[in-house]
Parts: sequence; C-alpha cells; structure tokens
Amino acid sequence: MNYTPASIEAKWQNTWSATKAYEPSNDFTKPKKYVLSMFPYPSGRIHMGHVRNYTIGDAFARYYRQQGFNVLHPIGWDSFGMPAENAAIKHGVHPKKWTYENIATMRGELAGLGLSFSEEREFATSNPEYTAFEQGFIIDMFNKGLLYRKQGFLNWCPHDLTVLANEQVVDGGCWRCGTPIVQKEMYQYYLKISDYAEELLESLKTLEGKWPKQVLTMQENWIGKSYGLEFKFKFDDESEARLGAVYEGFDVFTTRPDTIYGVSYAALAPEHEIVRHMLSFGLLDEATANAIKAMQRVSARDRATSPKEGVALGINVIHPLTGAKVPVWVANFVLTDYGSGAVMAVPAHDDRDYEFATKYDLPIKAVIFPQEGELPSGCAYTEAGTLHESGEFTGLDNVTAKASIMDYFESNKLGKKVINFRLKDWGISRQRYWGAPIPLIHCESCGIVPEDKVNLPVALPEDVVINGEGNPLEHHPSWKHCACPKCGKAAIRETDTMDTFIQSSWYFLRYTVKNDFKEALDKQALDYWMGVDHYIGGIEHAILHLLYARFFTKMLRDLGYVSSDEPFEHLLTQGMVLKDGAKMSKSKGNTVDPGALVEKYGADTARLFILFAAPPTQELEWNDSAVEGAFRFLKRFADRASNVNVTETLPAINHASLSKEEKAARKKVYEALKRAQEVYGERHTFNTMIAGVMEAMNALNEQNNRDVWTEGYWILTSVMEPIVPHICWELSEALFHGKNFGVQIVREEVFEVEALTLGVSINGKNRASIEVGVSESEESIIAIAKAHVEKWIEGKEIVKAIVIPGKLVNLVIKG
RNA sequence: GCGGAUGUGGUGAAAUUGGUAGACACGCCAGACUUAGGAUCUGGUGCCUCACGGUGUGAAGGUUCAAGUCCUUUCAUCCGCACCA
Repeated sequence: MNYTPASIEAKWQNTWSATKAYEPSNDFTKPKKYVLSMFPYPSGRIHMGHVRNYTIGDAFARYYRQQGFNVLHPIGWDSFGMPAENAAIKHGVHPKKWTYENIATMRGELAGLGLSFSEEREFATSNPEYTAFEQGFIIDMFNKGLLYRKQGFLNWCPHDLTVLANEQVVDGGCWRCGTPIVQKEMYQYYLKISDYAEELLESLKTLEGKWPKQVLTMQENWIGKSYGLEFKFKFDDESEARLGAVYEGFDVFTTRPDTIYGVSYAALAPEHEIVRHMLSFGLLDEATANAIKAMQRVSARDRATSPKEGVALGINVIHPLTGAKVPVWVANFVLTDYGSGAVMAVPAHDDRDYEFATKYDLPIKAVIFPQEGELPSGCAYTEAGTLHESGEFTGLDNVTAKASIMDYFESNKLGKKVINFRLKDWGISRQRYWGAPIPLIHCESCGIVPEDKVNLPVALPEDVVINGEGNPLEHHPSWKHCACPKCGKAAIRETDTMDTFIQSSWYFLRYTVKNDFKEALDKQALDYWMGVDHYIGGIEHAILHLLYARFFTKMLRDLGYVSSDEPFEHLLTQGMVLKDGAKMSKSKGNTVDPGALVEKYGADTARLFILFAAPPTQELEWNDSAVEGAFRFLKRFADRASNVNVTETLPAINHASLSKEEKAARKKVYEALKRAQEVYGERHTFNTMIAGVMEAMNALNEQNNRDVWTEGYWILTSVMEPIVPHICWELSEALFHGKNFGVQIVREEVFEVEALTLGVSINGKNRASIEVGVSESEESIIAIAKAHVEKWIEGKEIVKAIVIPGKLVNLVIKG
C-alpha cells in the first residue's frame, strides 16, 4: 500500500464524525471507562504539550473501546482567564470574541489529530449555562457558610489602581508601568477548604498506587498537618501598659514545645494585630515604623526568598515556665496566615530563628544535646537529643519531653495541644472582567444577599472598557446597580469575578451529561460515569488544580449533588515538551507548530513520535529527525502490508512446523501484544510498546511465510490502532474488513523454548555466553560455563559458582 | 527559602523483582540499487586501543558473589509555591 497520510486521515476523520463513532452510549448497564485529558485554555493555537496530552488520552480511550468498554472521552474549553483580558488591553479585541475565535481554531487543530472525542459534550466554561450552574453551586456554598468574606492582602499597583496577579508583578513592579507594587488589604471571598483539610489529607490514602507517589507527597506537604502546642505569651506589666491595656498578650503555635526553655525572643508577623495597633497609635519611633511598613509592602513570595529581617518593638512578654522576660520582635519570616501569625523563637534549635538571632545578636541558648558527640557549631541543632537546663524536664529525651511539656501546659491551663494545617482558605475573588461573576448582592439593609437562583446566570455585560486600569465591572455605568432580592431596595452587585480554578474544579462532572441537559448535573449519570478512570495532565497541576477539584467534589457531595468522594481514580502526570533543553515558548522562539507537522507528515506520525520519544511522565526533548524516523516506520508499515492475505479470521498456524525465523517472528509479535496489555494496564510506557512493535516488524521481515505475516498484521494493527488510528483503520479495512479490532488472545505456545542463553561472568564481570537445554542440571551448567571461560580461570581457584536460572552463571575466583 | 522530581553513548531512550548495560529509534560511517527520492535496501557504530585487553550509567564513598537499580554524602538541571492556567 502506498502511504498517503493526507487522504487517509481526512477519510477516516470524516467517517468517525459522520457515524458518531465516539459518542458514548447511554446504556448504563455496560462496563464503562471515563478517560479525560485536562481541558485546554484557548490561548490561540495548540502546542506540543497539547498534542502529547490528548494523544495519551486518546490512546487509552481507543484501547478501552477495543476491549469492549463504553468510553466517555470528552473535550471542552477552560475559557475564562487573564490572557483574554490582556489581548483586549493590547489589541483592543473583546475578550469574548478573542476567546471564541481561538476555540474555533483550536477545535480544528485538535480534530486534525484524529482524537476520538465526543462532539456532543463539548462546552466552554464561559458559556452562560455553565456560569449559571456554577453560580448556583456558589450560592449553595454561601448559604452553607462555606463561602465567606474577609480582608486579605493583594498586589496593588498605585499607578494603574488595579490588583495584579503574581505573574503580573515583574521585579517587584507593575508589568505595565513599572510602578513598585504594594500589598493592599481588601475584602475578598474565600472558600473554606480548611474545613476539608483533614479529609483531603486522609483520603489521599485511597489514591495510593493509583496516583503518582510524588503527587500524593506534594499534596500531603501542601496540606501540611502538624501537631503542636498553642499557648499565650503574656506581656509584662510595663509592656501591657504601653499598649494601653488593650492586649494581655498573644498566642503562639509551636511544633517544638520540647525546646521551650531555649526561647530567647518572640516574633510577630509584620501584619500582626498588635503590630498594627502600635503603628496606628504611634507607639513606635519613626525608623521602626518605617521598617515595618517596608516589610509589609513585600509580597509573601518575595519574603520567602529575601534575607531574614526584623525590628524590636521594645516590649516584652513573660516566659510561661521560667518567668523570664522575652523581647518581642517583628520578623519578615513569620507568616501572617499560618498559626496565629506569631512564634516563639529558639535560635539554638531552629534554622530560621538561628539566622535571625545571629544577625541581630540575640542570645542563643542550647537546651537539646545530641545523645552522642558534640553540639554542632555555627548552625542550629534540629535533631533529636536530651533536654538540658529545662527545669523539671531536664534529662528527658526530646520526644518524651514534647509530650510531657504539652501535658504540663494543659493541666496548668497555660496552653493546649492543637493540630495546625498549612493549607489556607481558597481566595476566589478576582477584580477582573473575563470571569464568572460572584452572584452576591450588597444591600444596605440586608447585608450580603445571594442572587435569586431563577435570575441566574448573573451574566457579564458586553459593553465594557478594558484598559488595564481598575476593575471593568466596577466601572461599568449600570451593571452593578440592582434590586435587593430580599427587600427590593436599590442594591449593588458584587463586582468581583471568580478564580478560573473554580471552573476547572467541576467540568469533569458536567461531561457526564449531554449539553442539552437542563440541570447542572444528573445523579444517575454521575453514579455511572464517575470517577474519571484515567485523568491525564501536566505535572505542573500536581497541587492546585488537583487539590481544588478534589475539594469541590467533596463540597458538592455534601451539598447532595454527587456521590463520589474522589473525582480521579487514576492520574497520569505527563512531562513537559522541551526543545534545546528548554520549555517551548514563544518568547524563547523554540516552538514547533503541531499544525505544520501534521501537514508535512500527517497526524499519525505526530502521534507516533510523541509517544515513542519518551515515556509519558518524563520530559520530552523535541527532535526533528526522529520525527522523520517515525514517518519512515509508518511508510514501511503500509508497504509491508502487501505480504498479508486478505481475511476475516486469524489464520491457524502449526507452530512446531515453522522455521527458526518464522518462530522468532511470531514470538516477537506476541511479545509486542503482551507488552501492550501491560502498558495500558499499569506501566503506561508507550515508548517500549512501540519499540516492541518495531522489533516485531523487523522479525517479520526476516521470514516470508504469508500466514505469519497475516497473523502479525492482524495483531499489530489492532495493537497500534490507539496510537496511529488512521493508518490502522485503513489497513484493517483493506486486509481484514475491520474484523481484527478487539480483544487479542496471547498464544503461549510461541514462547516455548528448547534452549536458554546464559551469560557467564567472572567476579560479576561478563565474559562469555553459553547455550544450555531448559532442563540442564546446575552442575552441568557450571561445567559448560567453565569450559567457555578457560583462559580466565586457568591457575585460579574457583571459590563459588552461582547459577541464576535462565539468566547467568557467576564464577567467583581468587588469586 | 520550602516542597517534589530528574541525571545512562554524538541524540531520544531500554534494562518490570539487585543478575549478560545501551533493546528500539535518531544521527554517523561503509556498501548496494536507481526512473536521483521526504528515497529504499544491506552491514557497522559506547569510549580508549592496531590488537590483547581496559573502561563505562552526574561525582565521591559504601553494602553485595553481583549495583543504573540498595545506603551515605555531594553537584547540576527542571517543576510547584496559593491571583498563570
């Protein structure tokens, strides 16, 4: 067969679409698989990362269809977000127009890859129906107390009077005008993910073995559960008086109560309530106040990488056990939103405290000493040890001491054991236009009131000015003015829109129904299709998206919409596509356009290369000439089909009567089949599976038995169909009338062997290779081995001979 | 800074359980064929060495009859860090 990808691919793509070949069945009694690649943001054109993502997903979907499953394999568009607004600022194009034009382009590009998506379930998250359903959920969450409003800090550009995303801050300045940004405190909405911290952590256990280990570890660390002691540092009388007797003291949290006798100072976050009090009542000298204000202006992210810095407040607290005076400092490494925003500092046993104490010449008192050896000098000692100079706890090992000290605090009402999570509530407010409006209304009499559900969606106005200054919804002349749904008085709509992570937190649930379904979700369809059997996406989503999606699923479960506890059964995180060692990006000018590739070689070549070049979890280095190699393989694959008989059944072959080459060819074919079954099942290393198919092709080439060729193609076109569907459908139609797609049976007879090849090594170094019968005794194997390595063992004593059945013989010699 | 990964020929990689390192490709070299092609086919190809042989999985140690694989230390690169999606 002459290989003409352009015509073959167009033919089959049209056939699949016309026959609705990839729409899932609504027969919920069939066994199902839900295969999902993370949906794309419609940024303009598809890139190689997309090709990789969707090719992997498509391979799973097609494989499971051959195995007889009812497969849901949908696609959609994560279509709200900042780039659309940036395009509006830069080119004056409306975000909606820009977005939907991009979707049209990218839909065409994806179609050209021959991906077996359901066409009837495609949607964009910026569609008004989707927004309406989502706002319905948000109202439920608000009514249940899961959505609340509080003040938080945001990057603020004082020149453009707008909030900036972290990525819009370049070297501490606004990306548009360069004005140094400040941290501004504003009211925002938060989802109470902290209520679910324990469950999100706990149910990670149910994902073990199904999600990559490193993702589970990252999520575990992100949630960051820690056990410790919370206690109050009380001010001394003088300090309390200085603060106007407003505060008795402040709470601190520590995971190391065993080090409490080593406390040499206490440190507050720059935003701590007491610090603010001192600033607003003028209780600090100008230099100190300015230093604190400077710290406040730095974003949390920058503080993490900047040197430790702080100032003394000139007030003291009392050590709860020793009664000693402890100075209070403000320090830039104390996080406002973790624990109580205040810490006890033990420089001798904490790295950050040590660095700070060294810089400001604060006392360093060691109270834990190693069991053996000396305390290290020049750094903190953070390992286990024995307590010194720790009152009645002196001499205890620090693990016991930790428990005893916490018990002491509890029984003397000085403090309590607490569990703390690093996980913060999810701030969902964005002061932007191109997002789903938060469906709440501010009424002077009724407070914050949700919009009436019959009025959903709260849709975006089309006539807006987007110039990068302020919030376009806020500035719109009429949009925000409305009537209070409760009392009917004039009221103001919330002008914040939602984080786009909200849309991607439930899109996989919506796919379980067709687009014309009038409710947000259908319990019956969810119960059948959920969870997603294989979820495929970039490793960069390991924490945020996956955590938010898990959280949202659990909230919707508790609101009665969903039965699942976890959305994604199996997760496959793909590596990035690189060129010249760097991530492909427009700014680096190292992109490869998938469209051009498909035009030149066809979609099958692009798909084959991308799965062959590296295992899916690894980074993939782009190589133009290797693409050429993939294309040549497909040409050969099409060409050798002339050796195959046209048939509708697998030929019967008498294995025993075959030549050595014919047997070898069959063996390679069935090895490739076995490999494929493992790859889809658990290993996911498509590259080795393709290598197996190439080996089988090479072996088939070494013989000319038409039955062996026919059997080989019957199996190989089936095995390769998920990877290179167009050429396989073409070959299958021509040779087997499409009858060979389905479950393939492995014939074990082809793996039977009469002789084994063993390596012979001396002291672990490979020296020779021998052939022995399958039932050869160990003694005679050793004898044969010795005969083959005489020159190595001559005059040497053989101390030991180790036979590893079927693998090798190792002779240990001396002298 | 914190958390997570990766490192094997000229290149992408393979080695499922500690058991013959480099399968399968790309590239390169040599040859064949020709209607000169996006060719195709045959053979070779880790490195050093004419060879015998030596050596080799980021680096340095260690465990073992045997280490790419296990342990310790270390270097480099990449991903995420809560308003990028």
